[in-house]
Parts: sequence; structure tokens; C-alpha cells
Amino acid sequence: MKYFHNEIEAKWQKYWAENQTFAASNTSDKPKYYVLDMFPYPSGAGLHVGHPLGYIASDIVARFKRHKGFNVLHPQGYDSFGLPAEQYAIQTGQHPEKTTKENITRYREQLDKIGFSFDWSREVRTSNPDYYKHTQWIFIQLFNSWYNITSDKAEDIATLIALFEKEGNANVKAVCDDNITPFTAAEWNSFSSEAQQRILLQYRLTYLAETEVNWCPALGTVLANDEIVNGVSERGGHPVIRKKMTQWSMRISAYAERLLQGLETIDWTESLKESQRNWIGKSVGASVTFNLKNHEEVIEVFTTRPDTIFGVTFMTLAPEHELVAQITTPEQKAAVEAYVEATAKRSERERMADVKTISGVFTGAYAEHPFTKEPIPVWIGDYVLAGYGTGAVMAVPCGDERDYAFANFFKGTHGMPEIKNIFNQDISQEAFGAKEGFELVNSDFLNGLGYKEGTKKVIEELEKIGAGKAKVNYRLRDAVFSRQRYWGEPFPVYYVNGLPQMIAKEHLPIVLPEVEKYLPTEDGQPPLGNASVWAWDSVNNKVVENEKIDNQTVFALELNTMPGWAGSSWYWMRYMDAHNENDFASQEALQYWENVDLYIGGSEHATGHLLYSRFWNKFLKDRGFAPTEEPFKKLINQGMILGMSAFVYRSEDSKTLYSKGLIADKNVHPIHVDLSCINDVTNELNIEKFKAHPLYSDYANAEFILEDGKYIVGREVEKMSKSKYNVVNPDDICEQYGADTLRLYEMFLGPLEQAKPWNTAGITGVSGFLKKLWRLYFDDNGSIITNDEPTAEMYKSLHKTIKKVTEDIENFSFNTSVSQFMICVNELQQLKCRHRAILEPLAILVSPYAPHIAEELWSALGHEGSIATVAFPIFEAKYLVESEKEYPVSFNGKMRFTIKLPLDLSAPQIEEIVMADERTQAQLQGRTPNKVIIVPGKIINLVG
RNA sequence: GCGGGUGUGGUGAAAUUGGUAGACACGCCAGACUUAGGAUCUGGUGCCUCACGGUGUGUAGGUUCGAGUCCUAUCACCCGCACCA
Repeated sequence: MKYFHNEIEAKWQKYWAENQTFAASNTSDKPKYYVLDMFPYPSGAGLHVGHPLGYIASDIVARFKRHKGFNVLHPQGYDSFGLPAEQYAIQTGQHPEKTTKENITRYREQLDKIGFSFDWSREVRTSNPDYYKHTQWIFIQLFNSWYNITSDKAEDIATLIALFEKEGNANVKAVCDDNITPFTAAEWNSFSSEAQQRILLQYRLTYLAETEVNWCPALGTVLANDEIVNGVSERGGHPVIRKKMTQWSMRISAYAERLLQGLETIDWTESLKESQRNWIGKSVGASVTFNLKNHEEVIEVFTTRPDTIFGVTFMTLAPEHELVAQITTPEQKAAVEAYVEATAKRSERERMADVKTISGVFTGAYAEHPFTKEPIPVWIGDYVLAGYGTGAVMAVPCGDERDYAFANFFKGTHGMPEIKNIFNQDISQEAFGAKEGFELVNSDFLNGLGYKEGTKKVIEELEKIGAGKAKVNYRLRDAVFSRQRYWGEPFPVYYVNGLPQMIAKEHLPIVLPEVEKYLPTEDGQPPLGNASVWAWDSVNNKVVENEKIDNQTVFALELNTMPGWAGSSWYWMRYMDAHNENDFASQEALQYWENVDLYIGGSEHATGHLLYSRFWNKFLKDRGFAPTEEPFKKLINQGMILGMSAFVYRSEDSKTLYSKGLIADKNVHPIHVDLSCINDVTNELNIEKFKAHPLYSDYANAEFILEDGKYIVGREVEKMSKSKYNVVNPDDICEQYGADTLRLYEMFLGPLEQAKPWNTAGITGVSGFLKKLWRLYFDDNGSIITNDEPTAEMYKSLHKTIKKVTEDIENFSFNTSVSQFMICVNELQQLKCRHRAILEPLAILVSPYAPHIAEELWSALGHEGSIATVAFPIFEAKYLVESEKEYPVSFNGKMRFTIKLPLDLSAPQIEEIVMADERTQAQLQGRTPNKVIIVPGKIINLVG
């Protein structure tokens, strides 16, 4: 019998689907194990071989854990709201829902061909109203919550209202907007309902506020900080400018410390944790208040070096700082206004591009040093960022290189004093920025102290005079949650007198309305402004036509939609109970599955999805909806699979194409060639195919200059992309070599976490392995399995493999497992193994990696049903020690020499001692080991 | 600049607590077979050398009986953050 992978794979994929083999139960006596992949955005391009890499790894773990007796939850779904579908809709007028559904169908076909053990009965799609109904509900919960610093968690807004009614806001410690006016209980109770609502909005975990946002004119929407890379939009690379707009924001800053602390409790890579730490950007220091001369207002600064306070010679405000206009003197007004205007005009990117150019203007105003009472000139400069700290710094040029550069640049001009040195160090060439190796001088009561003691002392003194206190500052900003897009979750919000009102849970979902076009309206409203049925009838509780708006009972609905990360910030919980209509998941399901044991996905989500998900999870935990503090216990980032682009080289006039070996001295231009036109193994161009290919019709009559009678193409490693014609489609690989070969090869390619190029040429190795495996079970006439007792050698080969594969899966090093399978099959082939006692466990062992062939082997062994739930074999240690081989042995834990051991370790015995070297021999003279400690498969210790 | 990571054959890569470096696979070389293939099987393949032998894990040191692995310095590359006070 020959191995026909196409037949076998189709047959078993059908079997699994029909028998619901991988459907997980929410009630089981088995221990639970939750393996999750980051769900894909279904793009129009379909899957290439890079996409399934992580899915294959997680599928191996899922299948392995089922064999090990776990109740495994291994779901899959689609992150189906997103920009590309909308951009396509704008161009073609097709409803994004239609293209999204088509893309999902295509994705599903491709995924099914690879033989994943997903429980598709739990599939989720973020763009389904059944799903986003709960996203809307979570939004409402955030709206109805505030962060209580005293209890260090989010609480129902009702507890805040109760506090206000009882004692006003004086004793309330909350994460909230700055500059909240104090009020008493009596005042609160006398406020109008509208005034109360405005105050509460300043405390809610999602709030509506006019904030400075990243506006992307080309995309016509705002973007979150993590959606901007190097000053341009992550999608499309369009410029981004700062703009003030009224937007929904998420008060993620409330969770900064917990997001940071939580990292210590989870098993993620250090680099990923470090990215999140960077993004949260905690710094410990002090806030210091400087009084202004001739003004009521004060300037508050944040500094990490309060110990250097006696080195302050000037202050710098960000050009956007709110006090700039007030404090500028008439003489400086023109210069300051010109500078502020010039800065505002520059885009984020321009400002980032020339960080070396020093610029700034003196405001003419003076602050007062809190201790010396000396006047300190106040400058503005764009090296101070409005968005960090308070947007103002106390400049200590002797201790900070930026202040040093600024002071030197404006040295001798009006308002720039001499640099004052407060360190017993030389600062004639550069600032002394280190936190150690100095003593403070010229610093009054701080003289003689270093960073640590100085900081402690100065904070005490600042507190005494009421001019400052210790402070921890975070770089993490609240996340803007509104998008001026169509294809996203609508907010369950309508407006009464400009104040947002939530729609009650029983009326959800608020379904995305139909619109005529997906672009912003003519007066600049988001696309939902084009909908004619988009108003809230608060009496009948339903969405009605806009023309009915009377602001009495029918009100305007929110026109923005939620960002792409809304739906992905809680989806792993939906899988636990995917068909629950009332709640996002039942408490029973949540308590049973708890959180994700293993999460596999790309590292590009480090500061987006993975941070927002942790935030929402912590919030839902606080409010009693989620069972655990962290959503993802262990996380692995699979590396990217890169493409091997192929090139032909054309002459200047395009009339001649040179083979790769002939281009060295010629002026040629490389052109990407579609991989279908080349032989992947020999890198030879199929000239006929190339000429016939529609892409290359320009070269149909070109002359081909060959080497050794062949045209050899150049190869280069690049990101896989349609435009580079280097995309390898998994369907083609499955068709030609089989899904099992694809799975094995993707794992064999190298360590999971590493980026690596795809090269189809190497696939013959694993393809050959599967053929050899098959031939252990079948010859031309059918099954050849016997019930004879295997030899010790056969057991040894099997048990070594069991041990290795078990360890590998637990360490996520799948590539070496594949190697071990190959070794095992080669050994069994040489030993002419036909024995059931060997071949049966081997089939189970290989089934997580190559599930289709394993099922077929299982049938050949005479079993009914699927192999997928059979118990994984346990190895017997006695076969793991090899005979006739020298083993390194440690003596008293230090000296090592070598012995030979017999095969059977039931009666361990030293056959011979082989000394490692003369020196060791000398040390051991006269001593004989009297005890052998044997750890199967490990190094052997001798005590004596 | 700060933080994290990686350097091993022609290639992808193995190497458990420090213990025969290069498993396994691709490629290459030689051979067998054959209905001549991108098939299958056998043997070989780090580098230098006809060989004996020498040498070898980015570079330079160190610890150790013994270092790819530990320590110090240094170089190169990749990723994240970056005028963050």
C-alpha cells in the first residue's frame, strides 16, 4: 500500500468534523488546559505559510495535552473589524461585512486543510452583533466604574456617588482628571443632575474629554499611541498631527502600577515584558512647585533628580504649556508667539527627526527657587514635551545633558544665567549625569550627600515648606477609544444636552447601521453621520430615523466607533462560553477555564493588544466578572517566516536578461520573479513559463543569456508579500506534499521563536520521513504488523523518542522532536521492526505532529475511532542507558571519569573505569567508588 | 543613549547540571538500481593536509582536569523604547 496523503488527509479531516472530535466540554473531571492562538484578521490575501506556524505549534501542544489526559480548550475565531475591509469598501462600495465573510470562508478552507484540532463550535467573530453586544456591555461597565486608589481597584460608580453625598470629594482618592474642583456633600447635593454628571465624567474609567489626539488626515481618524510608528501611522505610513478633539478615552493609566507588577507573575519572554515596562515607563522622583514672581499661578515640575535642586538655573516649559500665554512679558510676547506657532506647525515626525537642533525662547517671566528664593528665568523650548510629566522641567544644566546643551546654546543671552556646578566633579566639557560617584556641593543642607540620601533629604524639606512631594510618574497615557470609522463596534451611547447616556443592557446590541457611503460626511462627521436610521428613541428603546430627533424623547447616537482593539481585548473569555446570549460568559465557565495557559502569537502586539487585554482583564476582575488577575499565563512569540524572493536581471533597455552568475560586471536591474516560474531546488528559471506569464509579457521577446545552458535566478530573503511575488501558499504545499509534511516541516525549520526564511527545497527531508514511517506499518500488500516481542534495541529507540518528544513539547522546542522522529524511524527500519508493542506507541507519539497519518496507522493497528484521545505512552527508564558506550561520571560531585555500563540497569554494575586524563587518575589513586547513583537518561553520579 | 536578544560547517540548525562540538535535515561528492526522476537505496562530507597530524563555536583574555556553555573586555547584527526631565 502506498502513502497517498491527499486521500488520507481529506478522509480524516471529514471524520474529525463529523464526529466533533475536538469539541471541548465545560464540565469535566480532567484538569483543564487552555491553548490559544492570536485570532487572525481575515485579510483578502489569504494565508501564506508564515501564518500557520504558531497555529501548528499550539495544535501540537493541544493534541499532546489531550493525550496526556487534559480537558483542552483550543478555539479559533476572527478579529473581523478593521481598516483594510473598510478601505476596500470605500474603493469599491462593497459592504465590509460581505468582503469580511468571503475572506473568512477562504481562511477557514485554508485552515481546515492543515488539520488543526480547533473546537470550531466556539468560533467567535468580533464583527458579529452577537459578539459585539458584549463588547458594548463591557464599555458600559467601564463607564459605570471609577478607580479607587484607597482600595486599589475599580469600583461601581454608585460607591463614588455615595461618598460624594456623604462627604463631598475632599477625601476621595481616585484616578481621575486633573484640576477637579473640590466640593462638599452639601454642594454636591445641591448640584443639578447635569452638573453632577459632568463631575462624574471626570472620574469614570472611560470618559469623554477634549484631549489632544493623534489625528491622521489621510485615514480621516484618530490613532492610539501604539498605532503610530516613528511618527507615522502604522497602517499606510501616513503623517500624523496633534489635534484637540472630544473623544472617548480609556483610563488605562489607573492600572499602570498593576500592569507593571503583574509582569512579575507571568511567564512571558523578557523582551516582551521589557517592551511593556518601557511603554508604561515608570519613573520615581518628586514633584516640585515653583512660585512665579508677580503671578498667582505656580509651575509644577516632575523630576527624577530632586537632589539637584540647588543646581537649577532656569526652567523650561513645553510650548503648549497652558501658562505660556499668561506669564510672557510684553517685551517677549512677539518672540514667544512666533515660536509657539512655529512649533505647532511642525509635525510629530519633523520634531522627532531633528532632536539635535536646539531652539527656545525666554518668556521674560521669573519663578522663585523654593529654598534660595533666587529668581529663575522661565523659558519655553520644544525639547520639553507637553505630554510627559507636567510639561515643565526645572533645568539643571550641570546634571542633565539637554539642559546643559540648552544653557550653552543661549549662554550670554538675556535671561540665561551661568551654569552652576553642584557636583564635586568637572563639568567644563559635559554635564555630570550619573546617579553615583559624586558628592553634592553648593547645595546648602544637601552638601556632602549623594543621590539617594540627597533625594530623601530634599523631599523631607520640600514637604516641610509645602513645595513638593515624592512622586511616581508614568509615561503610559490614557488610550483614545474613538475612531472616525464605519467598520467597528458602535458605542451604546446617545446624547442628552451634550451628555453621554448609556443604553441599558437589555437593548443591546446596538447594531451598526447601513450607510450610503463609508467616507466622512461633507461637514466632517464620521461615516455613521451618513446613516439615516441612527437616532435613539428612549421611550421605545430602539434605533429610529434621524429625522425623528427632537431632543425630548429621541436623541442623537454617538457617531464614532470603537477601535480595532476593543473586540480583541476580551475574546479569550468568550470562547469559554461562546453561545451565551445574556452574559459575555457564564461565571461557571469562567471559573472553570480561568485563563489562558498558553498563548501563541506575534510580538507586534506587545504594546497594543497584549497591554489592553491585561487592562480589561484586570478591570473585569475588579468588578467581579473575570476570575483571574492576568489573562495569559504563558506567552510565546512565534518568529516570522520570511520569503525567498527570486530575481532575474534585465539590462538597461530590457532586451536582455542575464543569468545570475553573469551580472558582476554589468549594469543590470533585478526584477522580482514569481516563484511559479522557477525551480525552487536548482534556482533555474523556467523560461517558457516566464515568457507566458502575464506579468512578464514585456520580456517575451527578450534574449536570455544563460550559464551552463541554464538561466539561474538570484535569491534574497525578504518579508513575504504579494508585491514581491515570494508568497508560498500552504494549500499548494498540502496538495503536493501533504498537511502532515507541512506541519512537520514548519516545525523542523528551526526554533519557533526565531525569524527564518521559507525554503521549499528542504521539505523533501520530512516528506521522506513520513514515507519511511508509513513503510514501517505497510508493504505493498497492506499491514505488516506482528505481535512478536520486540528486542531491547527496539524498546530503547522508542523510549528514547518518547522521552525526547515529551521534553521537547514541554520546552516548546519542536524542531528537535522532528529530528528525533527521523532517528527513531531510521533505527526501527534497520532493526526491521514490525512489532505492535513498538509501532502502537510510536503512532500515538507522532500524532500531535502528523495527525492524519497517525490516524491511518491507528486504523492499520486494528483500532476503531480516532487516535486523538488515546493516552500518551510512558517510557520505561531501563531502556534509556546504552551499552558499549562510555559515560562521563562525576565523583564526589567534582572529579569526572568515564565508565562503561551494561544495558540492563536493574542490576547496575561498573564494567570498566576509563580514566579521563592523567591528572584525574592521580587524584583518584587509591580510591574506589563504592556506590553508583543512576538517573536514567541523565549523567550518573558516583559516591565513594 | 537606555533596555532585551543573537553570533557554531556551503545552508537550516543540535549539543540536558561545564564532559566525544556539528545530532537531524538540506546541499554537495561517489556508487547502486532503474520505465532517466525534483524517484529510491548505500557510502562520504567542519577546515588545513596525499597522509601522519593539526586546527576549530564572532574577537581577546580569565576560571577549570575539562568551556559553544561560566566570568571580564570587545566587535557585529537583530528587536523594543528614545529630547521621558
